[in-house]
Amino acid sequence: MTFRTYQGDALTRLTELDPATVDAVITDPPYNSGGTTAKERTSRTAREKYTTGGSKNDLADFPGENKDQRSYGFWLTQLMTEAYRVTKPGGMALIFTDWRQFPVSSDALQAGGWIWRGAISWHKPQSRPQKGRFRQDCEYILWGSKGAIDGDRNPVYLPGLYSASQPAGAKRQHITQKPVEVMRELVKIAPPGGTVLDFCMGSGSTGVAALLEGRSFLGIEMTAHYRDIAEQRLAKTARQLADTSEHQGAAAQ
Amino acid sequence: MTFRTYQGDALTRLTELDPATVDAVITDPPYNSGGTTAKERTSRTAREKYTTGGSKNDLADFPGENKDQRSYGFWLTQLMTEAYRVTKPGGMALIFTDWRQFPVSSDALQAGGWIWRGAISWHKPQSRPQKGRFRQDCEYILWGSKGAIDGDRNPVYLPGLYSASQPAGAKRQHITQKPVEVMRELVKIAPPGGTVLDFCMGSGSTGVAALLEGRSFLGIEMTAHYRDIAEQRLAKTARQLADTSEHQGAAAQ
DNA sequence: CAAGTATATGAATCCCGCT
DNA sequence: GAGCGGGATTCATATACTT
Repeated sequence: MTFRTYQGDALTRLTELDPATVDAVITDPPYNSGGTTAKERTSRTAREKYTTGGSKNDLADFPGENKDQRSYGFWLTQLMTEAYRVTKPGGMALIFTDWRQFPVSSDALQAGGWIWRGAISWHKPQSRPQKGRFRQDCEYILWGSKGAIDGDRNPVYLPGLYSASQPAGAKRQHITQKPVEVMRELVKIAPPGGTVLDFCMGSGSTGVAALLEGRSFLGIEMTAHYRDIAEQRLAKTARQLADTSEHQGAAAQ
Repeated sequence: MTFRTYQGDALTRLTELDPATVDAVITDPPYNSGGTTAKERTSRTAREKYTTGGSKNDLADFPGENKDQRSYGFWLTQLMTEAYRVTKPGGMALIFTDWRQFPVSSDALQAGGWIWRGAISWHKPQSRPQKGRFRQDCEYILWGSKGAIDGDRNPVYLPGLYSASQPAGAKRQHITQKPVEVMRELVKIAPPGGTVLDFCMGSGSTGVAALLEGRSFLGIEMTAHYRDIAEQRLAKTARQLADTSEHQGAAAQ
């Protein structure tokens, strides 16, 4: 399985890709959420919004957390429209979102041409409790298809709920990093040997999961910092897979 | 703890209630989902949509499953507006929805004057797997408040994910009946001794849960059939609670 | 090495004081 | 009076560390 990553603006890089070459688009855009006022949402950086006061980690910030909800919908629609173009007929799209952006994300998915098929819940057991309230302990993954789904092309049966904590400590490279064990399940929506695209790659968990599950990967990331981290993680994963298959080959002889 | 049920149109009955008397509105409106086209959704009855072809159950149909999405949002907004009026400041609203109606339900909640606060996932473990797809095994509960929340008034810490199967067999009295164990957790968002309102009562699971958790209940149901069932379930629950407390009183002497 | 203990933190939210 | 920003709050969980 192969991988390739690009650094740059997601929309620009997407327009350079060939049409109908991707089996599944799986992406986790900046949510532009958090905060009670528009000012709080749009003027603070991701780190200021999403990292607890007093926490000691030293993770790099990420850009793109400056949009109000209308603008977020507009931006995501453009991306999903281009993503639709580069996807094969019958291909899939998965978009991470929190509860606030669930409605606008469903709009963007459908405005981009996709048929909205459902929502997946990702449960985070380690979330913050709050007095007199329900926890915000789920994020959501909206999914859709480019036209009809041929169940026989990729006859998997996937759950609609996953429970896993964010990577912590030294394993954590990004503020909003997704657990690889969840991503490994999600990438199975692309057929084995197929290609997965993530145009908001971050530290590359989607790509690592794709390689581990025998899918190829295309990644786009705006910041050079995270693109470098993703390249390293992907290269390391590819090396480990090559070693394993060599050993298996040797053992089989 | 007391209960009272009304039979009739939800909006009409709501307008007859006194303002600022309810602590939490918890309701499960007919989703008007199911089917990929408007025609499929609005031309079949609830029974035809939500029970498997040829299944032998004998549950009564329910009305209200004839609206397209725009009309559903309009209808729900009117109800949530009236519900807002009858709720105390700082009171809560919980609306069940499926993934399709999640966006329009969030609109109706906010259009009714409520501050949208989050989404709760209800996971149904025994949902149907589908080839080449993710399961649709979660429903959602959108929740909001009438103005600011005073955590000290009801200092509970509630989870944002529940897992439970729909009642089955003889215990099932309504096509879309909710499990009482889930409802018992949800009603805790009203303070002990407070009042819970359900204007789409169905067979009364919300009310049963409210009584079991020491909250009073107001229920509105359109069909006389289900209102009767709810009355019987509520009366039985109240009797059981009275028996238990008598025994406890006798044992204490 | 297993079991028990200590510590850090979360895609958050709100209060309160200041401008 | 509205807007802004700093800092406290809360506990289940993962991890590190100790016994």
